[in-house]
Amino acid sequence: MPRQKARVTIHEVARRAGVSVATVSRVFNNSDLVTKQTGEKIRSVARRLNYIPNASARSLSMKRTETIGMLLPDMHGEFFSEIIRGADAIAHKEQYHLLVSASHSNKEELETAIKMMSGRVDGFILMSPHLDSETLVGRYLKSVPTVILTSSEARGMHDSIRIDNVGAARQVMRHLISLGHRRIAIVKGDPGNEDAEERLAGYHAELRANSIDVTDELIVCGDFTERSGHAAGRILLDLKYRPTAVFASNDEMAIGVLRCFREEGIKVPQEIAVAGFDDIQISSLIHPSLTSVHVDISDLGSLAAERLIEVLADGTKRKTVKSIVLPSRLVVRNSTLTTTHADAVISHATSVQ
Amino acid sequence: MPRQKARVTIHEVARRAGVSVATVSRVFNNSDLVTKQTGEKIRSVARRLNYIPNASARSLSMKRTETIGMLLPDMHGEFFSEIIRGADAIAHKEQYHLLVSASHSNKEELETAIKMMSGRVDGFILMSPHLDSETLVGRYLKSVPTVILTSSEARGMHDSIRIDNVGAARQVMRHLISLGHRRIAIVKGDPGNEDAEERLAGYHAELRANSIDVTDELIVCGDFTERSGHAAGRILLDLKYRPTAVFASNDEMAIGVLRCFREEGIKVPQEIAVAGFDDIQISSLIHPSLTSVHVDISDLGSLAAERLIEVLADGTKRKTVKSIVLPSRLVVRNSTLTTTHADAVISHATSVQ
DNA sequence: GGTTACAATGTAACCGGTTACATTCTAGCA
DNA sequence: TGCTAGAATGTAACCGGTTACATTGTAACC
Repeated sequence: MPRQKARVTIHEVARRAGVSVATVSRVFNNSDLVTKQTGEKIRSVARRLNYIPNASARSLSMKRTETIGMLLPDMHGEFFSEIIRGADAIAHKEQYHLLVSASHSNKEELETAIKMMSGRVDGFILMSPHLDSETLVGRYLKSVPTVILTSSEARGMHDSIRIDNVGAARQVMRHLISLGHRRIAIVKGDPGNEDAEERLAGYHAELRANSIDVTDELIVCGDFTERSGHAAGRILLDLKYRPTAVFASNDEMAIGVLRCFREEGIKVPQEIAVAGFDDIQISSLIHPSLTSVHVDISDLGSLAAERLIEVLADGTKRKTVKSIVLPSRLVVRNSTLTTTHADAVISHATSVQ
Repeated sequence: MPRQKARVTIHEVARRAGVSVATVSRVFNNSDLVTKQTGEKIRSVARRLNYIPNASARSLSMKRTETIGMLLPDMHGEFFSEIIRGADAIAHKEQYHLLVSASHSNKEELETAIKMMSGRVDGFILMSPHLDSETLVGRYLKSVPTVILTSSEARGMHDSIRIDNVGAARQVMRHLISLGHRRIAIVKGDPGNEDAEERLAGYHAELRANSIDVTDELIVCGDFTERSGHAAGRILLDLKYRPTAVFASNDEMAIGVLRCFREEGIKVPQEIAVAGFDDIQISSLIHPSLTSVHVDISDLGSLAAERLIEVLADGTKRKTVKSIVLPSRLVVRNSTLTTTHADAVISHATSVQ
């Protein structure tokens, strides 16, 4: 019975090549203190033995793992995969790895995930509403480079990459109002989610700025899934006075709303206009194409990775917390404006503080 | 200037608690050889110091990383995120981590990625057409538990999770032929990609079975992106004798074809029917909804993770290579059949060998 | 009381690398 | 030829855990 073949170590290579482990190590770290000849010899032996250095041992003695821990609240849909893609691209370029973990819906799970990653990663990219600074993990994070994505209670303590939710939401509303809409519904996201809160705040702010009263029945709750958008659409259609426009806090929900309206034979945008947020790929392909706020989601990931690696490289634990606000722009399509053929794009002011 | 706070180690905890490191280690590994009282004491000290065990050290001495390496050819689109989601769910459940790496388009990059993960993971989930068994990495992989996704030259040497591409493609073709189509085009994927090859083989086989001649001009090449599908659509429309149906080897390309046809005012399915493969989420939402082969993509990831963890748990290096074939089913929608209102589903035989 | 058995804890080797420092070798020069 | 600087290589400590084995403590039994 063949048993686990012991992995070949640096000692084995050194022995076979007739040198010390230090020299082998030097060769594999491209040190220039090794004779060309010795180097060749060692490389050839290593190749013959299929030697590949052990990363755990390396991490341990170097106190660097060259790995970034990435914690996401979920993994469904394009939004998250784009974030991962963006981060992976940068990580790859900078010779870092990505340790990904999703599916931690609650605080305890998040903390377990962070604990399990401790010592396995050099820093974190963290996207989660649940993040309390006074838990063990919260305190732990203070001593580890961390970049927060979008928003969270913990913003302010760490670097962060965010979207100007309020500004962009106001822009959507301004667009709808400019089309003559006054009875505008919003499908908001789960309470506790700051992106959701901020988009709702933008909704309120723009209505107020235009002296339009807020009507409670026009505010319905979703949870960022297509299904919840569909349900929200149902609720809105059942109202005595239907809205003439719906602003869904993300595209998935907007697509749910559209599906509901299509099932019920409601014409979009003639009877009710619909707008979303995120501009995921599908949004430009569906019929009617969806007006949305375009955010380059993969940038969210790549900027986070870039910033994190920057902090990691610069060992001097600087205390300056940097918050990068992602550019976004309103993309007007057929779900709000039937006449436009080519997509109209309205840029939105962007900034980096 | 505050310098890097040295992470607190097991020795520190032991010292402060007045015990040896062995005892502390035992507490954190839930050994039952420690007095309840001592255990309490140690836990309290550890909590006070924010002690979290170092995973690299742990991996090194235990020779287990509790991490799965996942190598994907790309990261664009829903397909890959679903795979990751499926794998993450299982990994999480079984207390494993997921080290993800994409963006290795060529063989060299793939090898670098694998090398970099060596010692960092207990096993691999690998999806890549480029995989030669005679390179250093190829030989290396033989000694590390590995599960291959979908297909690859290396299939046969390792466990694998695959889709019955040939069977499912034949089913699509059978469906189109049963609708009376005889002039059926295929948009195939890149040569070298086995999924692409197999779907093409299914196309050929079913035509042959129905005594329909193969026409070269009806076979156009794409690369699994929406853009390439659009281009393929263009080419097909420019033919002197247009096809009456198009089978795109994946949904992204099918969506590209649809977009092209819409731009050109071609009615689908009246003038040309279109079918895809994968049944990604968008496919049921677009207009017209897309006939496709439904595969539960996240299962691809979760089955791979399950199988890998199973192999890892069972140390006895068994030589039985297991190949799991994923169930799939044809979902008929409006892009081929205008009359169906409710989705028709035709199940496809499934098997596990 | 003196063994004995077993439970609780400690000691130190080991996992596989990196690297400061020590040692050896070589060439250049007086 | 002898001396010296610097290049090439070796030695061994260290990274932070785990764990086999040694040691100590305690209760039970004769």
